[in-house]
Amino acid sequence: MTKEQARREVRAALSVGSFRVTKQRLAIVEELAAVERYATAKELHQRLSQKRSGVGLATIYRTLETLEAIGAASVRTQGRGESAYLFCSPEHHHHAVCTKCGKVEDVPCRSIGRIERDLTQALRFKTTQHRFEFFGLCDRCS
Amino acid sequence: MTKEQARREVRAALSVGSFRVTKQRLAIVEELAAVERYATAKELHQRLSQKRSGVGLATIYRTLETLEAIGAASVRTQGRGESAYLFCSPEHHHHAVCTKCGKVEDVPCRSIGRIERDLTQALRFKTTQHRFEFFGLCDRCS
DNA sequence: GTCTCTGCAAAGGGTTTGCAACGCA
DNA sequence: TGCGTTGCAAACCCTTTGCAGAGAC
Repeated sequence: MTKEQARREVRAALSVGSFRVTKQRLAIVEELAAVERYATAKELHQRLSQKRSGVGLATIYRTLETLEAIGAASVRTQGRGESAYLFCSPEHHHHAVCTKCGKVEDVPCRSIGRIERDLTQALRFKTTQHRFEFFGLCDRCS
Repeated sequence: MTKEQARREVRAALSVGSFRVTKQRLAIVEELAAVERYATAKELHQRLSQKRSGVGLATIYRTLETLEAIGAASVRTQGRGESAYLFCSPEHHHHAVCTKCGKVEDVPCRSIGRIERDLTQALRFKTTQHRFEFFGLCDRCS
């Protein structure tokens, strides 16, 4: 996704709520979209500080929270209680994480029917949601 | 799993490394195995404090870390940066989490062949590991 | 003009660490 | 007896919050 696309997508998503489009939010979104992998608030803060855009750390946290709320970002926790955020589409999908370079690709959700049938029959468990994560090597790293 | 089984399983796992079997560790493991869902360190600390076994919070954190290392516990993060731990077998499997009572059941891993093939072909991504989580209603809650 | 957002610094809270005493093996 | 473990409290560090000024609409 280009920066332009990211910007447009977030503009659209923000305007659904009563959110405002500020230059700080756009800078954060562009940076998050550019890394193509999970990034921490601190990391984004450092990257943005190196450029002209000096966005406060608190603003980054608040923006990431907002992005998550509107479905434009996904969160995970990595060692030492740090949260890492990934820019991604609000559509239902899963992630393929490269264990070498950290790049994350979206995986559309298809055909998990059989697994769900197994679940219902074996455990009598009715699934309403699921989440898959794949780890391995991306095209470039393999 | 009974407390006896949990105790035996952990004894075996600990003795693989140069770990010692202490009454605190056994108390923590029994408690963790008994809850059958994700529990935080603080929660375990409170539960153990109500019984005779007053185990220090730091010890609980250290033990949970050890259990995770030997594959006897799985970790997840829940709101506000808190870690929650689940007692589970070191075999490769997935989890079905009841969204009502929180109970977690193990799901043996079968037949994800097709999804992996899709991944390899569409994204040129070679999976080496995966992790599935299912959310829904368990037998009792549905 | 109004109402949200930002930045700073301080507060908050879960987790880790240092160290002396303890207790498995 | 030796060395890993425990408990306590302090230290850590990521994250959140309060508030006054700035800025989007």
